[in-house]
Amino acid sequence: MDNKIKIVKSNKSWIESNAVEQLIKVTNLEGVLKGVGLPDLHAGKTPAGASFITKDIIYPHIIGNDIGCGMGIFSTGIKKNKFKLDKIIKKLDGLNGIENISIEDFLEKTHLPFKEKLGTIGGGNHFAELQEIDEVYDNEELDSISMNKSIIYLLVHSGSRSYGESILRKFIEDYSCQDGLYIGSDAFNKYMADHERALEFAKLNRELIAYRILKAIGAKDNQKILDSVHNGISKKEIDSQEHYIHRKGTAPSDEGCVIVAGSRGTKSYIVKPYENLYDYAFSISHGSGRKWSRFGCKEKLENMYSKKSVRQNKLVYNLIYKDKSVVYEEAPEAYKNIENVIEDMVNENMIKVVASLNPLITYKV
DNA sequence: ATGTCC
Repeated sequence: MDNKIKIVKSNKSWIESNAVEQLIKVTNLEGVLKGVGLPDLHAGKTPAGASFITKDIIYPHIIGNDIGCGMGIFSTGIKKNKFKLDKIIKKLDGLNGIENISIEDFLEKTHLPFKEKLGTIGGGNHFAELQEIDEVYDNEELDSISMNKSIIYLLVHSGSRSYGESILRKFIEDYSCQDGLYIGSDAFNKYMADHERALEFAKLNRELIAYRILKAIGAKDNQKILDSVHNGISKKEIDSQEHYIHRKGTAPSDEGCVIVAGSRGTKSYIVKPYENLYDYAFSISHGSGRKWSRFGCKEKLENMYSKKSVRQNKLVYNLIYKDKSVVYEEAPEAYKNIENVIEDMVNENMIKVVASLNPLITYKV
């Protein structure tokens, strides 16, 4: 295999051949210097769990529609021993959707388009989840990001909703952007300006989702601890030259601590990436990646378990949802093993583990 | 992924 391509995996982590083929195809596009598949690599329209370094050109289609998608972690200020699980579930379940909590004051201040989508989680793998710290592996790092074992935290995974979608669609129609945009061209400048606003939208979206949930549960605090984008393009100076890192479902390794999310039935991890990971396109896994495609999840799970146990498996968690299909499509079994993903990255000297978190309540649409 | 597709 070409040394332009790297796949991070051990014998334990299985990667479908289709995803590897997609990784090779994208890496062979003009101007791509490096293509990296992380342990959660899986197939999509373009490979997910993959990063690419380019020079002189960018490819919007690698990023796809959800420009700016990422994860934010917020402090609830609620002490673990004061957290009444049943009461919080009732509060969230009784809302009939977090959209009922007004964010008018915030919306008045913003000039972003698709305002009506701000503060909404969206579908697919997006969620908000209350978590408790399970194990601390590095007290010093945990302190440095102001996290505390006795506090309950909120993890929000969402993106730019219809706004990012509209940007991608416009570029496919107007610029045939599958062919890439040359640095400095009008199309490039326009895309990067839109991309920047989509990042702003997605970040604000995560903050407003957190505001709504924290308000709903009567949280005392609303402090953002970490926020990282795992779908986007960032400029990076490498050897005094301008390069572009394309991340599709991968978190940055050069912005400090990152949350690596498990599925709703497994732990999540706070990790600290090591610096200068050029060989890994300055990226780490953002989560545990799909093992099963959405199609067929329901049948597989119904063959494995009773209906009741589909909802209540593995760790103690509680799921609040509107659409029944998420129970199957986002089941922990449909995802790769997060511990293997973490272990693979530790073995490659990409990260050190700071802490693990257990899911308490998962909120989905 | 998406007020999508049925």
